Amino acid sequence: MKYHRIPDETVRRLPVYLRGLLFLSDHKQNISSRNLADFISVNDSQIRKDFSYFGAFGTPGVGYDIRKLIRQIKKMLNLSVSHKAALVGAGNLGSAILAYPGFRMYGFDIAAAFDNDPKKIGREINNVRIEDISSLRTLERRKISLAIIAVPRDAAQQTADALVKAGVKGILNFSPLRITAPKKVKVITIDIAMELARLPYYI
Amino acid sequence: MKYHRIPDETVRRLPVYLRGLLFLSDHKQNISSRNLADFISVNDSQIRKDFSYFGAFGTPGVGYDIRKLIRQIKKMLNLSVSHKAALVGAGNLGSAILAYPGFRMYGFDIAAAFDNDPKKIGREINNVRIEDISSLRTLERRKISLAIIAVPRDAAQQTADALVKAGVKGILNFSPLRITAPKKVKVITIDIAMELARLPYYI
DNA sequence: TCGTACTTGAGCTCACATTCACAAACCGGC
DNA sequence: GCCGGTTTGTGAATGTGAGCTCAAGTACGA
Ligand SMILES: NC(=O)c1ccc[n+]([C@@H]2O[C@H](COP(=O)([O-])OP(=O)(O)OC[C@H]3O[C@@H](n4cnc5c(N)ncnc54)[C@H](O)[C@@H]3O)[C@@H](O)[C@H]2O)c1
Ligand SMILES: NC(=O)c1ccc[n+]([C@@H]2O[C@H](COP(=O)([O-])OP(=O)(O)OC[C@H]3O[C@@H](n4cnc5c(N)ncnc54)[C@H](O)[C@@H]3O)[C@@H](O)[C@H]2O)c1
Repeated sequence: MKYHRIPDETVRRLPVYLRGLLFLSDHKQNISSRNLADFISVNDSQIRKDFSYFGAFGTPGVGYDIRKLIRQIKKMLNLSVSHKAALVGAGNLGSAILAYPGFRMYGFDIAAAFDNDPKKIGREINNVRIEDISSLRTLERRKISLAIIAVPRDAAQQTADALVKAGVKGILNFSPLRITAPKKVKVITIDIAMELARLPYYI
Repeated sequence: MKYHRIPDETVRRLPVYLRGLLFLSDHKQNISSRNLADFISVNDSQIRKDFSYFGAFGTPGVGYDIRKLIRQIKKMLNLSVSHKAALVGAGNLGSAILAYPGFRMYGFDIAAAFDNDPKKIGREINNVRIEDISSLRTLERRKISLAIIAVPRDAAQQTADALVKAGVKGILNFSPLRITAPKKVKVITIDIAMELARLPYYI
């Protein structure tokens, strides 16, 4: 094992591996890169290379210990501990996200939700009470360092600024706007319409 | 101008340029690659190279004619004509997508919605009536060749198969499953939880 | 103990993507 | 018509990732 910076593309694939391995861990104990590759449709040497970035622990002739691998990937992704996240903007998309149980699989807990619409404040979705946006600053005290932005485009930047001020370290942004934030804060943007816009090119 | 295959990475950036340019077209007539680069945070020679793949039409000393550029990018992305899309799965996420007006910007029209839940069939969201999933085969006749999958994971593959059979050529998939489809059908998957899972790595 | 079948880990090569650097093109003013 | 200031378009250089290959490690049965 050598010290390597992990390539971004590998970081992008790690959650894919993790999801597949979590599924497989119910059925098997070991798996070869070849079998895993077939299961999630990637190249097998790609997998071995990715794993090699954070240490070699496969056994030649046998493969990888699935549970050990899961632990290792979680550790690399910093998912060994559960993370709390806050949702800002409990509109159409925000409500869907609040209702979605699939984040638990990776150890996420959407522990708070905020909106600025008095009609929505106080309502509960999936056991999370929607709070007034002015309470954002409680996030630090509540040890919530991730946030999901689902407010309209024009409110996105100011929301991001407020989140940064509240000590948030990572933002998942659904608004179709390039949000600027200090370098120490990581922003990942999912622009759904833009993905759709890519589709006609291929047909 | 020479004949080039357009790299995938460029295709991924074209909608970004398009969005920025649509915004800028309200304010200016021309823009240099440098200014556009600042606006959307990419490298300026990247932009020039990307544009060069589909023909040179900038003016040295002046920059690019924004409206011409928009036309050209739309043409490359096959967005010059408006596209109809169908939504399958009018649950939490699907309803949010149906209600979202932002797809029009790229010329998309969500013209149909399907579900298999009798309670949902017949309801209307944003002037689109939810139809029974068994009517999927009408898509071809209605000239709908794009689809958005927002059904639960376990129904995703069968939904995709049915869509392919109904003549759909491109699929935007929200289920956390790697869908397999014939090569002639392009599938783009957005796995929201997976994007979130990537966030803690960077913090 | 040995042979066979299997699998890892890593070096290597090829392909693709990004960035640099600069000649050539253009504008506007004088 | 020419000059100074800009900006394009593109080859060349650099950076990054994907996939092939194979020596070496392991399991297991004979
Ligand atoms: N719904 C979709 O399918 C979809 C698709 C692509 C992108 N998006 C983007 O996601 C975001 C949300 O979309 P949506 O459909 O849920 O919109 P929405 O209008 O349904 O919800 C927005 C919510 O944000 C709240 N809000 C507005 N300003 C706020 C502020 N300053 N602080 C806190 N809360 C505020 C509103 O009260 C509302 O509840 C938008 O930026 C949209 O562009 C949505
Ligand atoms: N809601 C989110 O924030 C979110 C986040 C990430 C991923 N996803 C994924 O998006 C998909 C939809 O999520 P959701 O939260 O809207 O779920 P949901 O349960 O609210 O909606 C699913 C809808 O699909 C319909 N359906 C089920 N089987 C069907 C079939 N065979 N044919 C047609 N319709 C069928 C159901 O009646 C329901 O209306 C899921 O795959 C989920 O994993 C959702």
